Amino acid sequence: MRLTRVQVRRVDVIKPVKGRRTAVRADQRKRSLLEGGRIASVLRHGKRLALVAEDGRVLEFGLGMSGHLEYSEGIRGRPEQPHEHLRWRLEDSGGRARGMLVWRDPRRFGGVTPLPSLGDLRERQWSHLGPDALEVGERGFITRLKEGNAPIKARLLNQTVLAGVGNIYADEALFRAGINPVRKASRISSSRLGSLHRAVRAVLSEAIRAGGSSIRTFRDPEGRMGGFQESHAVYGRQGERCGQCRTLIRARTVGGRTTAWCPGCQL
DNA sequence: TGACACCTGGGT
DNA sequence: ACCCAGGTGTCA
Repeated sequence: MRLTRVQVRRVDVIKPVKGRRTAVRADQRKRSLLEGGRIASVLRHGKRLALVAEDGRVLEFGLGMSGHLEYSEGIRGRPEQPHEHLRWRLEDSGGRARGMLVWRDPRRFGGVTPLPSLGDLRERQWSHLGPDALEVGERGFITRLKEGNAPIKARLLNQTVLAGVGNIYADEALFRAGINPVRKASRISSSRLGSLHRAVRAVLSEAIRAGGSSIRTFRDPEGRMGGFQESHAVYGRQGERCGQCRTLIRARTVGGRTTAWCPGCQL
């Protein structure tokens, strides 16, 4: 399958490589968006994706909060929906249409960055990211979180410490591990941070299995919303009683983000 | 280290 | 009609 006929609906979703000021030149744009290329592999690290073409070109996707790729099969065009910023046609080797690939991002907090090679992706674009939250071992997790003296919640959200945990899952993991979000990470015992490591992995994999938490408007290609929000124990439940101890769930700002926790369960 | 900007649509 | 959430880059 080959990516062809890229349509750019909004140029400003194309972002420059980290550290640079200007995005690709207009005359290079379509080529940089992998036009004419075949996908050799798909990578993910934390909240970022990358498509690697057979010829080495790379296209990186920062998902932000609503960015996603939609793939649709079929030779007929795809009805255009709101906020489709980039569209590719997929062709088989005979040049026949086989479907569409679409970058859609209603909130536009995400972005797409073309890179000349995998080396540039790893050394420039992703070099500042911590290890992926689902891949880091317990040792590495504990060591990295303990550095500095920020609240544990802020450490979890910091993508240079650990890549892939966002606000919802940070709150849910801290609840499961019984850790108060404002506690200094450096002062939490390694065994409790070990519980947090297991909680992060459990929360993320359960959420993935359930199809995500979904911002209220998100629907998958079949029109379903993610099912994980029904399992939120604390996130968005401030003012309700904790399902475990009946204490009132509270909320405040930690690390610049709304944070919900149960004062009864999280010490 | 933190506040602010970016953007949209759902909730009020 | 207004407020707010989310992730991350930028500035003080």
